[in-house]
Amino acid sequence: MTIAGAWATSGKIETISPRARILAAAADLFHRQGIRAVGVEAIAEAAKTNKMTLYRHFLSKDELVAAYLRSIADQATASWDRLAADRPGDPLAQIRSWLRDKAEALTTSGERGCPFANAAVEFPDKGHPARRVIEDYKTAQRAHLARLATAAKLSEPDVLADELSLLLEGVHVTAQSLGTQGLGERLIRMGDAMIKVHGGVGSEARN
Amino acid sequence: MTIAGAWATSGKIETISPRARILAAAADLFHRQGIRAVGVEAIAEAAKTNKMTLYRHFLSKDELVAAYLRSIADQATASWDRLAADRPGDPLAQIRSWLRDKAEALTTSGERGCPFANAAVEFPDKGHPARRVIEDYKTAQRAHLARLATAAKLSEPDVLADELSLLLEGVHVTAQSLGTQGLGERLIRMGDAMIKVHGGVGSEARN
DNA sequence: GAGCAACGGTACCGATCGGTAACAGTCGCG
DNA sequence: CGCGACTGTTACCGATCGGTACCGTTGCTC
Repeated sequence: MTIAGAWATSGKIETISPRARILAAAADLFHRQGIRAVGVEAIAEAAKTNKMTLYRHFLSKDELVAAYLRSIADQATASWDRLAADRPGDPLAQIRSWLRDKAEALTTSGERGCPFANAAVEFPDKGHPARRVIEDYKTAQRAHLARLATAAKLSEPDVLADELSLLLEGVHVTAQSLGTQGLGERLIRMGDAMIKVHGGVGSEARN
Repeated sequence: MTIAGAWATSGKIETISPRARILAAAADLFHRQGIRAVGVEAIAEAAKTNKMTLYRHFLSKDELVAAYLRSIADQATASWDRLAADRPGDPLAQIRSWLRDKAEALTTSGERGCPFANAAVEFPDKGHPARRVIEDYKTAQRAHLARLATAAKLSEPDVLADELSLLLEGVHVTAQSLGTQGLGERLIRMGDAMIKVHGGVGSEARN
């Protein structure tokens, strides 16, 4: 069987670059099974390629891990942009929308929490290349939240950003040990309450 | 050099059972470096014994992991008891004391978060022996918090228990990515605020 | 159609993983 | 004393880890 045959069985016509396939396969396996639990061989196989090609695109497994987290960070940035486009000039609505997106993602992501926090657990060494990506992402998310809170003229925007971040992290890690039952609703209720305390009354009957 | 010589260098006189030494060494290494990152050989060496003795006390590494978590759960239970003995008949004070203990432990535990949550990240498989210990612990902690909240006549004790649990988890995971700066104070302030919302006015100038 | 960069396949490397067999002490206890 | 339970040491097992050398094939470009 030739290449055409292989793609026929997979049902995909357009050619996806090996690098993208590897990154996608790594994202899936890392997230579901944990990073250290997944070998590079398994990743290459899931990406319908082999180890050699993987190492032609990534210097090492550690660098692959960093690239995996970077790609998720990019998606998160795009998600913020989409939120801003959907509710232009309404930072408060963007925060509340973000909360609801996170609540919805809880159940769909298979109770495996935040990829960055999980990676931080598996790689405590500050010298690991993934570390920088993790810290940058967490810092950026908190900063974006604070920026929106400031734009929404909420009180103590930095504190609110911290509070919402802590809440989300807590929800993520709890989902991994006790499941997601009722967690989405709790996230929204607590988040809305925090926003309210900081002066964001908000349109309650929205979304 | 004989056994006496070895103990002389370690500075310890009383004999600690190999099992206890292994458990202590495993706790230290697992917590600091992550579970999957630590091999059984390293644990045996840190416990001043060898792999054979380790496997005479634990059926497998997986069981050792479960035993490690169980021993921490026992310490937590003892900690609750101590809290109850310190503030008998005052459940609200016990909750607030617990909060402060957790805040203090943040900085002393080396920014490595909650052992149970970390283990859940590394072992997503529901069939792993550690899983049961993790879920039992998290459930027990939440239940104890709810029991104290009920005894303190706070409103919606279950909700408060959830909120405090989420907050603590969030603080733990945040400590691992962004450090513990100001996290203890934030934990106490947010926790106290949550308690207050549920009717626990509390003696503000305490501890 | 020639040249060339990228990809796939296989076989391999040393190291380390979790786990075990066999044997030599060493201890307390009757 | 002698026995049995526990501990320590060494050497080893098959499997898998991350990573690489080598070669054949493919497809795009000029």
